[in-house]
Amino acid sequence: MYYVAVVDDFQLLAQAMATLVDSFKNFQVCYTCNTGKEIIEKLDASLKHPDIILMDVNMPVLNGIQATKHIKNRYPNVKIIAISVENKKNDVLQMLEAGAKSFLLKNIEKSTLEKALIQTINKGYYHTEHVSKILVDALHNQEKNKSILKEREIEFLNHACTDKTYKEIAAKMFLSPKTIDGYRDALFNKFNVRNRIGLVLYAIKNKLFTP
Amino acid sequence: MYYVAVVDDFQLLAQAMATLVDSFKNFQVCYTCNTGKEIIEKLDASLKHPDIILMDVNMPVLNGIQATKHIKNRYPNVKIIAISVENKKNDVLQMLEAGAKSFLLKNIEKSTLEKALIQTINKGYYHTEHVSKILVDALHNQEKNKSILKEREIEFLNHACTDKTYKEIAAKMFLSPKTIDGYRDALFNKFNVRNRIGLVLYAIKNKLFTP
DNA sequence: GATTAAAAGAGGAAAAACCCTTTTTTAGCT
DNA sequence: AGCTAAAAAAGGGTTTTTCCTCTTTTAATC
Repeated sequence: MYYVAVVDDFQLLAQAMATLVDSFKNFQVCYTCNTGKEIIEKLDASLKHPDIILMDVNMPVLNGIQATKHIKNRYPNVKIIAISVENKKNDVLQMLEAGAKSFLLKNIEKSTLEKALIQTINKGYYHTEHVSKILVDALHNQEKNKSILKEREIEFLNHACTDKTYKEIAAKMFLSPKTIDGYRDALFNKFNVRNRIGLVLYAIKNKLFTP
Repeated sequence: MYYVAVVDDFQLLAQAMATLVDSFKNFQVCYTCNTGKEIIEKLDASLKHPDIILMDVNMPVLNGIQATKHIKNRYPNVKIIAISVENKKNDVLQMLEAGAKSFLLKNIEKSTLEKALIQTINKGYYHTEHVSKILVDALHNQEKNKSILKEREIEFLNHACTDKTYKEIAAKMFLSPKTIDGYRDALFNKFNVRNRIGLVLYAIKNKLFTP
């Protein structure tokens, strides 16, 4: 019997997933949490750990990426399956880099979830075609170091994909407009675009931002 | 006892909602579907219809908006509660215009869902503050008649959705940059946006341009 | 041919965006 | 404490965008 923990801020979904996992042969849910902070506290508090954690990527307080890094660092044997609503390229890459073994989209079917659990136990990973494609793309662009953006760059990018002026973005991010200039130039460089329209279109095309 | 149908492409969530609804006094789920097409087929096939349909907005095959229009047309007595992950202004408006009685965000709590069901039966609608605000805004902008674009405006819009400068667009369209200024201002006005980023995002959201 | 509405274009000014280089601040490390 | 790299900020100049108002051109109509 393998033990599974479910971490998702969307309570209804966390419970639904837990029920589903319990219905699988050889798998049982030991607990569910609603934030990254919570799962870390749970792990720290007990000696027995789950074999697999089903971890949502987008959560308040401590998100899936940060939580995964932390857990992988302290409990390397616990396998983590990342779950996300949106298939944003950056989320996938960051999550896998943080140490997640598998990446699932949230609108999975029952059988897919079971397959992912079994294969994560046996082979150590489970990837859908879509995730594989992202990985290949990322490798291809590796030398340009385009793929992985820093926390603050992502934050800026999301602001840039609105009608805000740079001055307004600076205020939102509590930074000087001159610093924003820097972020913009860095992304122009990484994405090889020449103005903000190009930036926005690149972000949308590469699923870094969803309108 | 009121009967409820749940329509959501995300099977797990559909089931979870169904379980939740079944736990409410006076409410019972008659069936769940995974696409708009499916619910319509179900309705057409039987003589007894649910009192309320919990309808996801974003679904493949036939989305919530299209399905709602269709159902409202053929079965005007069936009340529809729209459910969406994102609170996009356009989704809200289109869904309500299509005939949905209520609009909920997906990360609702148990009690909110029950309240929405009860109030939809009794008062005929249920709106959160957020949705009300969107409605008021929309009414305010109604007279501006944004809808119909001219040939040349569409052509300009497509150029505007690239990284070209206005000067370059002018050259492509064999017009003076000053004329381009005019097209831009006209669209800013029609779409009620304040800069080119807003224009591009509006175009993409409203499927006037596909990246 | 005169009338009229729409399309095209002009002038000018202020704001925002872009593009360099250079300096200061912050944070991690031995 | 001192070193170092990254992040933040500044300086300063050019270009582009935005926002007015106003004029000319075009094309269709009576």
